[in-house]
Amino acid sequence: MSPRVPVSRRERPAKPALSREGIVATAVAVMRAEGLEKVTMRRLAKELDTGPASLYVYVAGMAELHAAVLDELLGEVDLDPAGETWRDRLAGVLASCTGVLFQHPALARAAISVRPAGENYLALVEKLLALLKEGGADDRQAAWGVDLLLQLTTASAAEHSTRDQAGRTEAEWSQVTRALQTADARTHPHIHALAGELISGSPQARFDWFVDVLTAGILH
Amino acid sequence: MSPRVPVSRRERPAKPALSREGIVATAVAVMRAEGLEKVTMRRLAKELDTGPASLYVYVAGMAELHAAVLDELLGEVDLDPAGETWRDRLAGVLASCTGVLFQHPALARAAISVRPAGENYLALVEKLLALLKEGGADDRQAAWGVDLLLQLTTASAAEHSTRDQAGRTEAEWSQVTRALQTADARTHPHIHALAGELISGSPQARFDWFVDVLTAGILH
DNA sequence: ACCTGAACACCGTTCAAGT
DNA sequence: ACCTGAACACCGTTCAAGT
Repeated sequence: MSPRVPVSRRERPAKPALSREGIVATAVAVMRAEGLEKVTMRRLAKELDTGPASLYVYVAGMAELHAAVLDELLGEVDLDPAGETWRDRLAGVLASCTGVLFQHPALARAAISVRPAGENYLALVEKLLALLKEGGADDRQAAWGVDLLLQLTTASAAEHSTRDQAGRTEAEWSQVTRALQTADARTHPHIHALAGELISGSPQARFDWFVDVLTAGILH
Repeated sequence: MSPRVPVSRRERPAKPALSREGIVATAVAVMRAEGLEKVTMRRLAKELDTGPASLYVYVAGMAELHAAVLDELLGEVDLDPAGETWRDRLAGVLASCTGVLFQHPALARAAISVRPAGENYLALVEKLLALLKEGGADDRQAAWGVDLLLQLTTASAAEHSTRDQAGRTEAEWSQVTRALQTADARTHPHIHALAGELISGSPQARFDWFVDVLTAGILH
């Protein structure tokens, strides 16, 4: 009545064996297609034709999976951009970094509390250290400077995350700008006076300025 | 059979009328007691003795509620710390800011993509603008500098968010440090050479250094 | 020994139906 | 007109029970 499925039946769909790599690859694919918020254990399990519990054999949990996805994406960062000076090349690497993260802002938000430990992350750190060293930074300036630069890069990408995707977030944004622009001149004189500059500049322009400020500051 | 509840019955529990303020206050209380992750619409509704749908009459959604809670907490920031120079006082304000955010790291993470628009946030921005102006910054340096400083403050607090609370996150952290410490000297010479500095310093020490770098950089 | 179905304990948000 | 019960469409993680 319920005969065993013949081997030939099992051969065709060729359900691939589960593996950490396969799970991460599926996660990346789903993220590219529908965004990080669709990358859930249950969705991944469905995609891989199994139950959510099975995934826990290969990944420790959601946080570790996010870290793995992030490291995968860092592979897209251009570590050798054109540029005469070390400063130009540093700016180029970071710009490439924001380019990747701006495309997946939800991942940038996750990246703030989850440092990846993969190959691509290490390669990025190595490159940034080399560039700061080339610029004359001492050991501490280089090491802590990389931390500072990456923290700011991630934060900048994450900040504009909700901006783009959600619909009414534009209204929410103009709520802040309106608060700044309509600030009382008596109680908030500086906000009133600098309202223009407070909302000026594209995200990219601001980020470029940030990087300039940081490189100048890191080397005293 | 089902007679109306007499007035005397209704008087004692004195179920307070719903209001935006009451909801935010309850949210703050629950966060202080059990952390932001327990601040859910359903939990708040239970706390206020109603259904979750009722909350949507007063708040637009979870994001807006987070922003309101954050603004409430920013009221605890010390805007007039002791300090001889504007630089000391700026460092003091930001230290007070991280103090508040480090106590509620989950909120710091939320704060990255949700700018509040409340009174306390405006007061903080006003103060930071005033201090940078006092230090001789021009309009753009002051305005964008405040953005930079707040972005870094939030990111720093958020970064160490998972560190403290979760149990096994310490293991996760040492996973990154191990990756840095055991990096191959041939493929990652700079990481290998600077391994010590890459993991040196307390979060507080690093943050202080960050603020120094930023203030120096903002003023060229 | 390895894998996983089903359950546990939740979510945010919406909307039809009540008062 | 105002409010909300119940439903919709999901979550991450665990563990007992199967193969």
